[in-house]
Amino acid sequence: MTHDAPNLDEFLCFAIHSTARAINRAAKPLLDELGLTYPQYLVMVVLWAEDDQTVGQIGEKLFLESSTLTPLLKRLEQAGYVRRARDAADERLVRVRLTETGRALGHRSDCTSKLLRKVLQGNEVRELRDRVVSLRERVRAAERDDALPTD
Amino acid sequence: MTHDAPNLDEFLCFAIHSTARAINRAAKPLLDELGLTYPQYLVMVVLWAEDDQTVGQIGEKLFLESSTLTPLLKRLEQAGYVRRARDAADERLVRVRLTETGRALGHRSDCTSKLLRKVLQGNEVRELRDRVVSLRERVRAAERDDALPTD
DNA sequence: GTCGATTACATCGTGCGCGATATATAAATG
DNA sequence: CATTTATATATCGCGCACGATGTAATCGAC
Repeated sequence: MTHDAPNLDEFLCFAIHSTARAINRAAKPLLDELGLTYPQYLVMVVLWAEDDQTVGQIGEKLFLESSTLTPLLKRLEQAGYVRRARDAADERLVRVRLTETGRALGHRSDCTSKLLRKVLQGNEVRELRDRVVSLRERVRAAERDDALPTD
Repeated sequence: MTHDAPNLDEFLCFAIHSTARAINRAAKPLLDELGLTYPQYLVMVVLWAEDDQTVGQIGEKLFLESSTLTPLLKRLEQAGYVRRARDAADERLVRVRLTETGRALGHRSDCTSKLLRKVLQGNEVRELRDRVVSLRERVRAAERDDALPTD
C-alpha cells in the first residue's frame, strides 16, 4: 500500500455493515416463503408482539422514519397482512392492525424462522448481541451529543 | 402479547441491522465533508490500500455485486475521484484507478475519520469486531451449504 | 374561539443492494 | 478455426433508508 490508508479489515463498522447484509441474504430464502422482505418481517414481529400500533410507535421500535415505513406498510397492506386506518380520536395517527392472514403468518413464521434463530438467537450469541446493542446505543448517544465519548 | 411471537430484542440480526444503520447515520456528517457516502467511502478505502483494481476485485473485498458497484463507481468517477477504463489485455475487465484528487482525499480522510475510528476501531472493540466477522463468515458458510451448522 | 406552533404522517429525490438478465470478450473444445 | 462455454461487467426493476419538504390535525397561548 502506498501510504498509511485505513485497512478495511480493521473497521468494526465494515464488519457490522457486511454482516448485516450477509444475514439479509441468508434470511431471504426463508422470508420468501412468507412473502416478506426482512424489514417487512421486522414490522410484522413488532405487530405480532403487540397489535394495533401507530406508524410512529413502530418506527420508534425499529428506528425507522415515516418516509421508510409508509410505503413499506402500504406494501404489507396490499399483501393483505395489515390494515391501515386513521385513528378516530386523533386523525393525525395511523393505526396499523394485523389481518387474520397477517396474524396467521406469525404461527407459520414460528416454524420457518427456526433455522434463522438457531444461528442468530441461541444462547451462545446472547453476549455478542448485547455487546452490539450497547455499541449501537453508544453510537446513537454520540450522534446526539455530536461529540463522541473518549472512552 | 397475544401469543409466543419472537421478541425483537432477542434477535441478534436486528441488533446488527440497526447498529449498522446507526453507524451509517453517525458517520454521515463526517463523510459529507469528503463528499462521499459510506459505501463510496468503503470503495475508496479499498483503492487507497491498493490502487488500480478491477470491479470484481473491489466487489470481492466489499461483498458487492457489479449491479451495485457499477453505478456507484460511475458516481465516484463523476465526482472526479476515480477513472474507469477497460483493460487493454482483457477487454472484459474494467480497471478502477484513483485520480490525484481521489488520492489526496485519502490524506484528508486520515484526519476527518479519526472521530469515527475512536469509537469503531479502538482496542476495546477489537474482540467485538472479530466476533462479528466470525459470525458473518458462519452466516456466509451456512448460506453456501444451504444447511446451517447445528453448533 | 383564533392563530401560531407542534405533531404525525405522507411525498419526493437520491443512493444503495441485489436478483435476473443482457452483452461482450475470452477461453476451451472439437 | 468455429462453436460452445465461461467470465466480467452492465442494465433493469424493486424495495429499503433517509433527508428535506409538504400537509393536515391537534395543542397552546392569549
